[in-house]
Amino acid sequence: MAGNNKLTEEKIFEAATEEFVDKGMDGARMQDIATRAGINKALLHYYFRTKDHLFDAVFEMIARKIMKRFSPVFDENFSFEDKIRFFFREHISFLQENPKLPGFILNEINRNPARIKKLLSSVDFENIWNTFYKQHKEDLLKYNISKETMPQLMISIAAMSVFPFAARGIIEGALMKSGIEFNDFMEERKKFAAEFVISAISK
Amino acid sequence: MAGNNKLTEEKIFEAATEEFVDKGMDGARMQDIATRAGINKALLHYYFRTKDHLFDAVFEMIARKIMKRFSPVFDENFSFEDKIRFFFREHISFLQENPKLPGFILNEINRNPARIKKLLSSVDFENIWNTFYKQHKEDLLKYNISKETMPQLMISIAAMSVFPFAARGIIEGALMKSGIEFNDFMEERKKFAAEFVISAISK
DNA sequence: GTCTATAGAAGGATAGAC
DNA sequence: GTCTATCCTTCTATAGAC
Repeated sequence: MAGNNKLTEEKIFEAATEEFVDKGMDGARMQDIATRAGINKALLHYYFRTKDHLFDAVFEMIARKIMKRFSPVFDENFSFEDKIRFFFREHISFLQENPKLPGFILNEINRNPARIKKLLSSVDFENIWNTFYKQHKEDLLKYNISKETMPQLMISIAAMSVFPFAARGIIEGALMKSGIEFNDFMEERKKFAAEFVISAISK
Repeated sequence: MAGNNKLTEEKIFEAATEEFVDKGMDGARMQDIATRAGINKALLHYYFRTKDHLFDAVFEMIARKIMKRFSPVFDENFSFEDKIRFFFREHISFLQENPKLPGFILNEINRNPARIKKLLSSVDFENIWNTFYKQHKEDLLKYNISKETMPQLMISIAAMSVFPFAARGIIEGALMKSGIEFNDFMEERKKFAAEFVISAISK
């Protein structure tokens, strides 16, 4: 059947995505992917040849998905401050939908830098920063932010939203003792982080 | 020989620490640990019975080492602002000496929350925050920081120093395109992060 | 395209000599 | 305490029937 083909491949792909994100490349098992997909091991190899191929396909899809979702940040016609608010709202919302992604991505990059490097080489960070810098030159001047401190600022912003998810295992335990739910904490964080950063750069 | 005993066990332990931090629990190989230690596989099991035992011993040692190093932050007689400066200087220096620790710890906690939970249960975060809060009540009042926003603030501080190491694989690539070395970036960050946070809370 | 069966390699763990 | 040899399980990957 023509449609069936596509269906099976997709089922495998989705099952593999779950398994890899859950257990990482090293911990993932082909048998478990097959079980999740409701098929047998041999079919995995029929469609994707090796575990490595399957992993690469999954990782590339995830990377593309993230890029696509956040490209709007760089062409929205917001003020600098509103862009910061927009970013934290959107980014934390995205991570609330995909809470395991940070841990997965950070770990796989550390485990196998070579594999990831070719995926990342297509992303021109220098250009992103430059574009961003040019878009908000007046604002940044007002805030005393030089081109040299842009990396420090951008990485601080990323850290504020990504880190709680990456360190969720510790943070959830720490919050619990104060009677705070992780989800409530992250909901509150959308605003806290934005105002924190804006306040930090407003000398 | 009496002293030889201790020596071998230590060699194994150090080799295991390197291997686990490098490759994680799932990726680590008993054979590779034996090779690093310059002995054979059987001896690993003679001293530590199983891979799980060995991993637990290593992880516990690392956890203890970290706690020990940062307990001074909570009893030093600094002002709130100086404590922030002290923390970033000390914490980032520690991570410069142990750059792979963040990725390792975050990943293992995500992979196996149960295993880690008993180690963390001995750490009373609520108490740490309360102590910290009481120590600096006047400062915090001045800064309009309520007890409720303490978790947001503390986790932001941790994020600022830990995240760059956890995401080093991406950040190093991004910085390179701007001609910045990771080590220089982190050296600069000791001061940037401190002033960033202090500025953020000084409304 | 999908399945069962199995090859073949790798890895954790143990037995037993020294 | 330390080594060699080996067991046994797990896992990726393939062969071959349908």
